[in-house]
Amino acid sequence: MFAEVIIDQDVKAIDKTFDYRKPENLDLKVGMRVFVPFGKRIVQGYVVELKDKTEYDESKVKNIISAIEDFSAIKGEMLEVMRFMTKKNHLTMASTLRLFLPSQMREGKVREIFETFYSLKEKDFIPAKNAKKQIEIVDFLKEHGKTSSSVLGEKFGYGAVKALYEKGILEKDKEKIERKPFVENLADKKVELNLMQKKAIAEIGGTEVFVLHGVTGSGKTEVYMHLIERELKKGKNAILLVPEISLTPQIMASFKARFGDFVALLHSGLSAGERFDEWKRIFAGEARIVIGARSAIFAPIENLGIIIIDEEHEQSYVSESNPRYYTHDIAKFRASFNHCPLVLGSATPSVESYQKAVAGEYKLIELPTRANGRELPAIQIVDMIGEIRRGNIGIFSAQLLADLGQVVQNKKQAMIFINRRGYSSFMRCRDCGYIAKCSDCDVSLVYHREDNRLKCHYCGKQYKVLTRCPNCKGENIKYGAVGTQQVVAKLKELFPNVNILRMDNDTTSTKNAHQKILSEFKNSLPGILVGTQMIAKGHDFENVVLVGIVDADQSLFQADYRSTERTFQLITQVSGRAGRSKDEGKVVLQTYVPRHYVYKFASNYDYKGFFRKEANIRQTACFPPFSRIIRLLFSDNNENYVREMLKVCYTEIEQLKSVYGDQILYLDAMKSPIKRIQNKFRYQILMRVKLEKADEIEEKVFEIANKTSKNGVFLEINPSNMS
DNA sequence: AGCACGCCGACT
DNA sequence: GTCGGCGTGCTC
Repeated sequence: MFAEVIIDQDVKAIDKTFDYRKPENLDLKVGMRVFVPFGKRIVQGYVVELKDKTEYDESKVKNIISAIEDFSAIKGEMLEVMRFMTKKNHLTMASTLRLFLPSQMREGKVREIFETFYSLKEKDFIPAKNAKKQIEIVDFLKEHGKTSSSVLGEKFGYGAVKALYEKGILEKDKEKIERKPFVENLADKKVELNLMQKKAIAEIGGTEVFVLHGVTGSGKTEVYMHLIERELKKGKNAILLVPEISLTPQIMASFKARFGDFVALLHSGLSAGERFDEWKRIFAGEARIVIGARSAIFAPIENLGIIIIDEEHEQSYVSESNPRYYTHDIAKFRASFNHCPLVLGSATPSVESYQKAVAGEYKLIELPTRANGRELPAIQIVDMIGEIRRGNIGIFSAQLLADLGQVVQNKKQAMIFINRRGYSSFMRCRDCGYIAKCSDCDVSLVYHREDNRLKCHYCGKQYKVLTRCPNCKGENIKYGAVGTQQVVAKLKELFPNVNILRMDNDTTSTKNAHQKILSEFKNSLPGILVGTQMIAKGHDFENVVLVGIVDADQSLFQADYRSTERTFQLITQVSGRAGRSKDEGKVVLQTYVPRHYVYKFASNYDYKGFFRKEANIRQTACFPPFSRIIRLLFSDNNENYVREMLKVCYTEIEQLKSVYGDQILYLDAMKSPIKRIQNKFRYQILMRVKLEKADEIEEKVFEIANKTSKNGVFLEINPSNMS
């Protein structure tokens, strides 16, 4: 008997199977991890196939040394997922398989923890009358049965416990205990479903993909719970994915309250040991609902009845570092493998997903009303150009200042949202609001300090820095973003007696900083919380009656075709922070381009209107989801070598034009926006292709890249963060 | 990845 | 004459 083994090393050169002979006495199964001799070394590998014959020279076939575990760590379904991913995302098999196992398992330093338990051996024993503690212990054990040493010790003192054990009254044994992540205990609140929710639940089923479009507060979570409960009753299991940031203690607690130990949680807050224990509970079938961030899609759970991706539009579902993958793809694959539905839930679905719903590929389900019947807070758009004309060149508009004053007076709370992404900034005319854009691409140009130029991140075209506005001829052209520090300083000046807190990457670097800031804010009346994206999600403070968005345009003029979509999502999300309680909330949105369509639709909470407009623009300009962007990134320490790779590759890709003609909408080679990272020079080839032959072209491009340069090339699809 | 083989430069 | 530089190739 022979076995095909994948060597557990993430290298392209050995990204294939190797045949080994199965020792007679070894009970080998597909999916098992094994030790094998490889060259002069012994390495770990994964058995992916058993067979009677080998094509390889039999005299050279070596024996498997041993199995690492006596079970298949990689289950059959996950082997299929691996095959799917390596094909779709051009990943090595080893790097893909590694995603499926908790890291400690691979590092081999799995430590199981044991605890000592005591139980009563001599039931009739009556301790000496003066040994009060011993009597208490015996009584306690009679009532509660087996109890851990730590509990008894804490309660009655370790001395008494030890004395009883030495007298032979108590029996000692060790039990393996599982590290369970701490979750607050919460009483389960069953909510009566409204008609729309009931309808949604009834419609979801079969093997389709559903886009669940529910406005903020429409009760999506309750729908998820019902869907999952229904599957559990059928004996099936479920995966619920949420973005890491919204994996809040509240969400975890409410699922635990409803489903108890059936729930396994996988999130970044877990220690390695906790993660491993949760993984084992899932693997063994003890946990039947997996709730976790992106990587939880790889949980070893079988017999899935439903997969749900909450906040499906979130960028965090795209893995941007190696191995690169798109969570939706894998979820879709697993759903179809299990013949179960996939639900993509969001208040602001991605244009890509919603387009598929419109096209009939996915099924659309809507929850158009809020579960509590309350109105969404009004969004007031403030024209900052008008402010400048009126002589106000500060960060805050007169309107926002007046509203802030009101909040302070009423001892309420406000949140100020600073829209800051990345370090790039665009050039804007402070007089008329003109933004420098690329003449070819219709995306904003990015200012590059190092060579004092404006660049388009899509086509690489460069422009001289503007000194005079081409639109109004004004000379008041500025670049740069407003920072949180700046805003906090200004607010402290304006409201010296108000507690003003700041939450951003700088202030939340220590472990519990997050929680500290939030709980301090909770107790500050009046209080103002200033922050970045971080404050946009999940935190419900009932005293927040005002949300200020200082510079909404920041995300709008990113050099990214998705920037408008992201701005819409952000405004909707941030607005949800205001008016969570009985008090009516309000949102003040400051912008230099008040007439931009995104603000019109966002302030009316008109997702559909926005989608139609946005989809139309993308279709006209041939951007995804109506085309596919392929990016090849080359990087190496040697700049000449990179340029050479790029040139060879480009020349060959250019030949594709003769085959695919107008299927290729755009093709060019250039320096990467950030041309050197960690001393590696970065160049890129960008292309945009029609969807029709996109798969085919992508495959060809990948082949070319692979052939011309063994390493140092990355292929990315529809990149959103082009650095 | 690791490890060997192999073919050219400056040292005991 | 040898030690060692890292280019190339192979691992069932």
